[in-house]
Amino acid sequence: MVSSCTDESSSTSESFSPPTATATKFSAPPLPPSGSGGSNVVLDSKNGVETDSRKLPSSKYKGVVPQPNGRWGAQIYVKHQRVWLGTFNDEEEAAHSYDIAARKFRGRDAVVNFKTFLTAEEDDNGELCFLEAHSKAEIVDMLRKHTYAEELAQSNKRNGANTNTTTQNDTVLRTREVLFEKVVTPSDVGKLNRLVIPKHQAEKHFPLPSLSVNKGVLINFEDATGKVWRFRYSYWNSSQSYVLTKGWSRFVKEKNLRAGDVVTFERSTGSDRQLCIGWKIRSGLSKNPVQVVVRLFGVDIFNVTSAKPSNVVDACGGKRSREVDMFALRCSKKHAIINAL
DNA sequence: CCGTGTGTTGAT
DNA sequence: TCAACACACGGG
Repeated sequence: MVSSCTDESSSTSESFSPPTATATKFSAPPLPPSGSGGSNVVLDSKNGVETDSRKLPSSKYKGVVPQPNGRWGAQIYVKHQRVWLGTFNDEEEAAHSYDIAARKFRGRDAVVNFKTFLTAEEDDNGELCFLEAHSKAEIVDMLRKHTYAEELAQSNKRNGANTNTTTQNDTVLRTREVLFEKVVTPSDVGKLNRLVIPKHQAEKHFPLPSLSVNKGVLINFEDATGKVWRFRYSYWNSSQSYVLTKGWSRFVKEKNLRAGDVVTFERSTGSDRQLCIGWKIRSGLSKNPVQVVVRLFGVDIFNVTSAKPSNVVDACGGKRSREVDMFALRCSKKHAIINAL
C-alpha cells in the first residue's frame, strides 16, 4: 500500500495556532481539589522534609506535563519549539497524544510512551496512512480537540466500506488532466500573498463570472494528498491580472514553494471535475537532470545536479523534504551554521 | 474567575 | 530536546 504519500515523514513548517480554546466539550472533569489555591506547605511524614504542596507532580510519561488544575498537558518539541498538544484529564491520554504526535513528527521510530500500538503491521497500517493523509497541523488540532480517535475511526470505516479497490489507492485511479503550469516567480511566493495566473490561462480555464470580477470568487483545489485548498480568485484592475490571493500564502508555506518551482493546475477527469493543484520543485530546467537544491533557512547551501534522467522531483502533493533542516536542528544558532558553511 | 498554553529557564 | 515553573491571556 504505497499510496500516494512519498515524503518519508512529510511536511515542514506549519502553523499550529489554534485559538486559546478552553477545554472543549468532552466530559467535564470531576476535578480533584488539588492545589489550585493556597501556598500551603506540607510536612512529609517519612523524612520530615518540607514538601511544598504547590509543586506539581511530574508525569512518568514523556511529553506530559502537569497542569495546575490536576489535569495533564501534552507537548512535543519540534525544531526547538514546543508544539502544544492539548490538555487531558488522564495522564495516559496525554501520553497517548504525545505518542501520536511523535509518530507524526518523527516517524515510526519515534520514542513513545506506549510501544504497543506501533508494532502491528496490519492493524497499524490504517493509522499510519491516516497520519500520512493529514498534515501535522491537522493532527495536532485533532489531538487538542480530542477528536483524533473519532476521526481515525471514521477514516477506517470509510476505507473498510470500500472493498472495490485496494485501501487508499483511489489517488491512483483518479486521473487528472493538466490544465496548465506556472513557474512561480519570486513575488508569487513572497510576501504579496498572491499568485498571478497568466492571463491567457486564467481566461481559458478560470473564467470569472462578470459579476464577480471585482469581488472575486473562492475556488477549491485539491492537492495530491486530498487536502482541499481554497483560494480567492479575482482580477486586479490595477495590474490587469488574474490572481489567487486569500489562502495562497498558506499553500506556499505548507508546500514550502520557492521561486522557480512549478505549480500545476489540473482538473479531475472524473464526474466531479474537481480542480486540483500540484507542485514540483523547479521545472525541468533542461530536460532531465534532477536538481537537488539544499536549502537552509531559505539560503541555498549547495546545488547538486545529478546525471540521473528521472525528471523533475515531484512532490506528490506532499511536502518538500527537509534533510537540511534535520541537520540544522542539531545546531542552535542559525547564523553559526550558515557561517560555518 | 479559572484554566490553558505560552514564556522562559536550566538540565540532559 | 525536554520538563519545571510562573503567569498572561482569553473565555465564560
